Formats: sequence, C-alpha cells, structure tokens
Amino acid sequence: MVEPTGLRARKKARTHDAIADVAITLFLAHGFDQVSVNDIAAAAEVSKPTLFRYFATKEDLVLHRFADHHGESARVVRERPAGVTPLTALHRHFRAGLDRHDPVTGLNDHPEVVAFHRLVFTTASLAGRLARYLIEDEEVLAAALGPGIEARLRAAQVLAVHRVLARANWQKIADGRTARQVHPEAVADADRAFAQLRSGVDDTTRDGP
Amino acid sequence: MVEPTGLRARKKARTHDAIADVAITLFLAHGFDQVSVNDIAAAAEVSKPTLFRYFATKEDLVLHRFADHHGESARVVRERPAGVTPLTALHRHFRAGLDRHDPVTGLNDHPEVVAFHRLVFTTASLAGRLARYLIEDEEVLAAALGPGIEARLRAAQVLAVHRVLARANWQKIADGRTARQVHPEAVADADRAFAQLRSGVDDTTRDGP
DNA sequence: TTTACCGGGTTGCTTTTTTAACCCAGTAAG
DNA sequence: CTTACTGGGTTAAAAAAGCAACCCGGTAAA
Repeated sequence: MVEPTGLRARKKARTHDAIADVAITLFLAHGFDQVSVNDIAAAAEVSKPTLFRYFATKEDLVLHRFADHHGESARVVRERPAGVTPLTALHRHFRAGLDRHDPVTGLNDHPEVVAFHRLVFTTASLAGRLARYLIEDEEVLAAALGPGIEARLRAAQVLAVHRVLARANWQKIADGRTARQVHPEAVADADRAFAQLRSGVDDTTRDGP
Repeated sequence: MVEPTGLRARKKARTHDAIADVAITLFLAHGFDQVSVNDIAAAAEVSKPTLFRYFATKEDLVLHRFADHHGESARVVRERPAGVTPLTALHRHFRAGLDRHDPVTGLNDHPEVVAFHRLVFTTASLAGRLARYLIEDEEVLAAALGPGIEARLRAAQVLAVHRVLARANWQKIADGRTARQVHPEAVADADRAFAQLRSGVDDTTRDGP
C-alpha cells in the first residue's frame, strides 16, 4: 500500500480531519440535529461543496470513524497467518483491540469517546446509517470467509458478537466504571462468546487464540 | 475600497502571512543566504510556484514588511486635513509612529524587531532591494507633492530624513537602550529635522505639528 | 393557502495550488 | 574542460477549493 506523501495528500488529509473534528465537536456540544452543515462548513472554514466532497452525507461526518474500520474483519481473515482459522484470527484481533482500548471495542473511558458513542446510539439517523455500514461489513466478511450461505451465516454471527460485546463494554463504562476495571470481564466475555461461536461453527479445528 | 471577506481572501491572507513568518523565522535563525527558497517552501508546506506567486523575489519575503508601508508618505500627504501643509502632515505622522513604537521608525526594542533590522541592514541584497523600495516611495511622494523638480527634491529630502532618523533610533537601541529611554531624544531629533526641513522648503506657512 | 425561509445536497464555472519539468547562472569535482 | 549540483525563478497541465446559484422537501408565517 503506497500512500502518497506529497503536499496534496497531506493537506487533503488535514482538511478531512479538520472538518470531521469540528463537526464532532459541534455535534457533541449541541446535538446532531441542532447543528447544520452550514454551521460546520463555516466553523471549519470550508465551503459547503468542499465539505460534501469529503463526506457524502451529514451522517458520515460522524460515522467515518467507524468507516475507518470498514472491512477490517474481512481483512483480518484474508491476511491471517497460515494455519490459523478465520475465527481464531478474529478472536485475537478483537482481544488486541481490547488490550489497546480501541474505541470500536467499546472499552474506552475517555469522556469524549463515551459521549461520542452516546451520540451515535441515541441519534436515530446515525444508528440507522451505522447499521448500513455493518451490513456492508458483513458482506465483505462473508466473501472473505468463502462462498455459500454458510459463510454469510458465520459472518453475521461474528459481527453480531462484535456488536454485542462492544455494546456491553460501552454500557458498563457509561455506568461509571473505568476501562481498566472492565477489561478482565471484557476479555472473559469475548473468550466466552468466541468459544461459543467456535463450538458452533468452527469445531473442526481447535487452536485457541 | 471594498476588500473581500470571503473564505478565499481569508485563506490567501493566511497563506501569505504563514510563508512570510516561516521565512523570517528561518532567516533570523540561520541567515538570509543560508536558507534556500526550497527550505522555506517546504517549511511553510507550500509549493515553490505558490511561494513565488505571493512574493516576487526571495528578498520580498523579508521586505514585504516595508512594502506594507509602501506609498504611505504619499497617502499621508494626499489625505491630510484641509489647512495642513504636507510637511506638517508628514511630521505628525512620523511623531505618531514614534509614539506607538512603530518598527519603521526604528524605535522598537523587541528583540525580534531589532534582529530583523540587523538582518536587513547587514545583508547586501536586502539593503539593495530596500533602496529600490525607497526610490519608488520617493516617486509617489513626489507625485503627491506636485509637479516639477521641486516636488522631487522635497520628497527626496523628506525620505532622507525618515531614513536617517530611523537608522539613528535603531542604532541607539542596538547599543542596548530601551525604546522608552530613547523616545524623548527621538522626538527631539525628529522635531529638529523637520524644523530644518521646514525652514528650508516650507517657510511660507508656519503651523507646527 | 400561498409564500417565504431553512436545511441537506448538487451543479458549473472560476480561482488557487500542486506537480513535474525546465531554464539559467554559479561553482565544485573529476 | 567537461560534468553534475545547487539555487533562484518559470511554465503548463491537472487537481482541489471556492463561489453562487440552484433543487427539493419540510415547516412556519401571512
């Protein structure tokens, strides 16, 4: 993956981030529906068409953070080391996410991150669009897992596990506990969930995370 | 004069200032000849053609600060209140500059400003180009003062006075004195210089500053 | 019930910026 | 005496950004 490193690319990335940052700041401060894209463009010192060149919809201003992980599961499966089953690779990857307190695992207690998640979960249009993202994620993961209906089922189950685990972690943190406190339970939950998944869909090969 | 206030104009002004600031910082740190325009463009995160769209020459990166005052004397003369002679208007204007410690009067002891002046005076190409600026300034001042050779002479004398006064002030400050200490002498010097000028070129009307 | 505004997006045209390549002069190295 | 850099400065084409004007659906005021 050769990412361009010229001035153009650097400034493009900066503009992208600047718009997203100002948008999320405004959303967190006033609520998604209370902030217009005009407000965001003005605050980011960018024209409206420019804003829409970077983000297809208003929702994407928020969800690009998830979009960054778009297709990640599929990639993990495709790029897994030889001799490792897909499920094990996904399990390890999720555990690694927990260990580094990756926000997508829900196991992150930075106030901004918590507020961000609440914003997403409590704003209908955002939750809706997020669901669409998950469906696409599911499709590419299914493709990575192989052909046929079985792959699709497995993909759906894996992403369901992700969703439930992340949501549970977030809920515990929203209840006031720290990420560090929750971490052991989160790992245990994940191990249990993936074990259950394995016994159901992957019991031909036992290799543990 | 309707100055545009849109995004475009704002960003243009910012780019201009960003380039100039980074250039002067580098020049002060390493010397004019030790810094290439490539270095400046890179540090300012701008391409070389862009840099040259904002500044015609490398010298202008430094001298635009003087260029900001370009034609100022002529303007002062043109926009003077009714009943005030050109010389008086210029005298008052210079005194006002002293009072607010305007760097162009040389009466400013901020280390950066002092270093900046030393940079200009001790770098041949800069001093040379600055001279060209003064000549142009002289031409428009002469035009503002009227037609004929007399106007040109008066303009030359006025700007000579400016130059000498500013240089004297800067020298005192370079010797370690503060602007506040020097201020009274600077005012006295200016009054003496303009009085001498007046008795020579303007003794038809006596109105003092 | 029009009418007017607001907010999410889009379109076409212009200006600005990047890019890469080049010119020219000086100068250091082989 | 070439040859190859380096540094100031330019050029042409392509990408990016800005601007103004517009569409459309909703909703509030007249």
